[in-house]
Amino acid sequence: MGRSPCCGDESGVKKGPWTPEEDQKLVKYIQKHGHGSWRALPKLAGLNRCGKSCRLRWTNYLRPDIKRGKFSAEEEQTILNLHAVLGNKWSAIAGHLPGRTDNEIKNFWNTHLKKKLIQMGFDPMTHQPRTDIFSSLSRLIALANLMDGQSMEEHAARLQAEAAQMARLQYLQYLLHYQPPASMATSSNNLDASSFSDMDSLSLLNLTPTFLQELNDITFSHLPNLQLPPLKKEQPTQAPDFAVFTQDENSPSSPYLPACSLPSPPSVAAIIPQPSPVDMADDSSIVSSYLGEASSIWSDHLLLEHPLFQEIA
DNA sequence: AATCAATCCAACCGCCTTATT
DNA sequence: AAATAAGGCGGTTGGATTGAT
Repeated sequence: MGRSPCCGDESGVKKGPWTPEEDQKLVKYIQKHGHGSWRALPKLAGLNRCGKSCRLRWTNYLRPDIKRGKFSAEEEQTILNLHAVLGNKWSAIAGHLPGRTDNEIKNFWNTHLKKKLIQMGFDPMTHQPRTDIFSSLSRLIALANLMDGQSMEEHAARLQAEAAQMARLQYLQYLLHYQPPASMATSSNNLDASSFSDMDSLSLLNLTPTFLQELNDITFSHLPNLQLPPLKKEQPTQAPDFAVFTQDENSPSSPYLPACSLPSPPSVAAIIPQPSPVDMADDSSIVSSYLGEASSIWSDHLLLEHPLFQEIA
């Protein structure tokens, strides 16, 4: 038994662009009564539309908290990086961009960012370097002037590995902070995939035993005496402060910018500072803040400015 | 100025998930 | 547990706008 279509075959229900009068009716009604049941709303508001159409018009266009206008460099950066982790989960991405709708982000992705990545030789879905001949050629041209004897394939592969690792680290930071594994709450010195509460999110990270081991090392070996008070569990209504994905004003607006003479980034473990005893006794967020610091340092390696970007963009 | 092509984006469609009975 | 209703999501479309010739 399939359910009946919401409004598809209802005769006489208006479709297509909304008129200012219809907008006014909808806004007035919702401001006064709230939307309540979307299905019932059109009749009550005196609109010859289906509920779904009203909901869409409200959430994507009429809602008062919608931010209009061009996407900022920071927003673009956030979308790029979240897409690398979440894929086409537009509503999830929109959750990190206050005032932006999933529809708007989706449109922006399809009309701008996707093309930009393709132009730079990256597959927009996997965020991996494209292997087809034409994109390889464009990447070859784009990178030709940047290589100081370094193999281009090595360079691209390393950048990709860094970007992927960054994204995972970033998301782990988020998970640790808001959906911490039970083993952390009990201070037992073992983190494994099964101890995380959000397995779906975790599976997105494609965690390898090596990476988990590394995480374990960071979390416990470096902080052997860390006592973890209960971590806060509530999900933030605002996007978590993703230190990795921020950038200064002068940074280019792509995380995949090739940079010449780039030193190899240090391993995660190597850039985790040794905590002072005071720090250790202090704060339950120490683990995630260390991860954040690691992320920030790493991001410096990825977000280097280069004139090439201007040409590609 | 006219025509065509490319781009943008609001809106729709169909499917999936969740809530309710 | 199953059926149904409603909301939500992602993919796609098509009309409007802009740019190129």
